[in-house]
Amino acid sequence: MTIATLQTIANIVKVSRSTVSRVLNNKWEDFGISQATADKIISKAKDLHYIKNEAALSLRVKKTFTIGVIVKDITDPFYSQLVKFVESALYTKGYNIIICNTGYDLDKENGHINILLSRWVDGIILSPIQKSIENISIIKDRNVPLALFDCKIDKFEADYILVDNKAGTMEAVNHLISQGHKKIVYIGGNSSDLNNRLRYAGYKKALSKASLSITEHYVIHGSYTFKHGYEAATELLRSNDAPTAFFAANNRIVLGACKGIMDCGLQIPEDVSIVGFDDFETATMLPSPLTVIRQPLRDMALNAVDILLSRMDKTNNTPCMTRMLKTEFILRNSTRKIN
Amino acid sequence: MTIATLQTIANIVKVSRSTVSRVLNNKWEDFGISQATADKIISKAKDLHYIKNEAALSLRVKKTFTIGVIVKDITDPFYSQLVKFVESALYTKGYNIIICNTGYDLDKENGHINILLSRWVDGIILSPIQKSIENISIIKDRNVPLALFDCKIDKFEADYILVDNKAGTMEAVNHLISQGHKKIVYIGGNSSDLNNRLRYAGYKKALSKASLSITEHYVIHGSYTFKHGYEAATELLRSNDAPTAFFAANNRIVLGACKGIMDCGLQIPEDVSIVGFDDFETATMLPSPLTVIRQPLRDMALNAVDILLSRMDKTNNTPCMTRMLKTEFILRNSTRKIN
DNA sequence: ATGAAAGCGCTAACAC
DNA sequence: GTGTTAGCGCTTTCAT
Repeated sequence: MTIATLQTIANIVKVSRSTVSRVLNNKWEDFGISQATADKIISKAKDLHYIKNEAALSLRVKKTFTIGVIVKDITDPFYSQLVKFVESALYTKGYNIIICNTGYDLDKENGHINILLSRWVDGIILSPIQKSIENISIIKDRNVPLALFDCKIDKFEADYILVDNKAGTMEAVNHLISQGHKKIVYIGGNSSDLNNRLRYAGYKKALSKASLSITEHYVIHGSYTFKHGYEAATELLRSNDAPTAFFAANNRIVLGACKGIMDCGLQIPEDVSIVGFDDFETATMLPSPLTVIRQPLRDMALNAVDILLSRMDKTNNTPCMTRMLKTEFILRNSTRKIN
Repeated sequence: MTIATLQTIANIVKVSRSTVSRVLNNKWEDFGISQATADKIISKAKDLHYIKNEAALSLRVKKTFTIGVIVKDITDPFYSQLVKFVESALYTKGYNIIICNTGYDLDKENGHINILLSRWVDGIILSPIQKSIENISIIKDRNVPLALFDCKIDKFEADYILVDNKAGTMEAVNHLISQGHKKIVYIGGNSSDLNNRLRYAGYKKALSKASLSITEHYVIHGSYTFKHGYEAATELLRSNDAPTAFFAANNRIVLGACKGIMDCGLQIPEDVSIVGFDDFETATMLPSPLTVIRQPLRDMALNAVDILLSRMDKTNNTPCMTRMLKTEFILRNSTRKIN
């Protein structure tokens, strides 16, 4: 079976390519093409299983209806949910997404940026690992709409979608404080990571507002991993100055910490309280469902799509903006009042 | 900044498009193009941040270096891991993936198939919800390489990548039996789902081999959801003929069942044993790490990529084949010997 | 050692 | 009411 093009149909129906194109794009009324011709064309197109060649279209109209999405780890529920929302929002607008997984590899991130540009994507949603503008400004140079996600890059003006990490963390820690906790641990990600720094700032602020001092060994930066959460929790709980509560800076850390707590023979929330950053399915499924700070993933996705779509209108010259979204405090059952 | 094409560079260096193309594709030695010209072209291309237009290339060479991947739910760890492996394998081969999430919506699945075809993807990896060949045979008609995943479609000859559901389940149930369990529950997915039927067949076979009879109310088909697992477990455990062990047919069911067991005030594995189908990160993070049947996701992904790549060679006429991969029994700590 | 020309499939400006 | 033509950016055959 050979693949049908406009020309194939044109030849059979004995009209020109243009006529076929007009009919198949539902523009035939505007051009006053006769019902009869239109019908013939439409039915032939069906017979031949005609499907438009989008590559040819792209070349012609300089638009690919494709958005590139670069994430750090698609298996992280944070990103997979995000991708789901982005995909779904774009699908309704007629766009597809090319997904790029960097696995926290800078070279791969840069490779992907180049590939996406060579594919002339209509926009890029990027959750970058790189901190410098060096490799990223090429996107701007090419005038490709860009939504930066979950991460601020120094001195790089762009449209950002962020979450109020500091306020969110404060809310979490305030909650623990209000329950009488004073020995509250901060288990964080990489100490150079901006999100981590902001979350830590929220932690500090909450403590200081409550006139609690920062205990140095209660602050453990490290990495956003299960392992780090586990080790931090077990070490502290086995020390001779065990805390009563934990704040864990992301979804993996919190799981590790929970496991660590249980492995120390302690129960949540009876013996130890914990609040995590990020909401995710498993959080609800643990023996004691976790109280968490939820990032508004759906909103973040819709905002990113929205920005991209509006920037595609080249007459749109509104300055870049940062959209800072509020987190949500989800009270479940992993904390307890103490005295 | 206006975007550079081959012509732009050709004009500046005062050579033809062809020469530029040859140089930029590293074919200039084959054509004996002078070092000097080549150098000039290469350096100009850099200056102008030239990036090849893949849409034009696709149109010309009838190849898009794009693979479409259609999954049911990208937030399911099963699929997100799969996508990760597929993406990574294809990245090294110079391919990108367009990800399509159907959300178990048949119309969306068909929509996506059409879109992928119109984009002339070089191959499709599909985990279909549809059971009939009606909408899917169009892929074959167009000669687009197809790898079907996790699912067999009646009377549709294609390259399948499957897992030995029956043997895997048998292994799980055998393990429970060997520990002395006789009251073993099967919590399954949709009863019309083929995978579910095969897993159930494995369950039956294991029991009958051990000369245990099937207890009707110990078999609960339903859906692959947390809710179903939870409800099935709690109902049975509160009945007056409570089981001692569970087999849960996928990752979500098993989490639901675990939660149900705990909410009944019982402990895993002390009071109740459980084995699940699917391995996933959270399985290791539960209070008692779950013993599971792991699907070889990486292998499945590599096989899918492999099939696609080999089918792209149009001279390859080897008949379609089904690759049935073995599952792996992962012993952790969610079962216990009883007497 | 390099160029000219054709053509991939499509749309749109212009023609009649 | 419909056709002609040009051109998007690229590769490739055939010339020279």
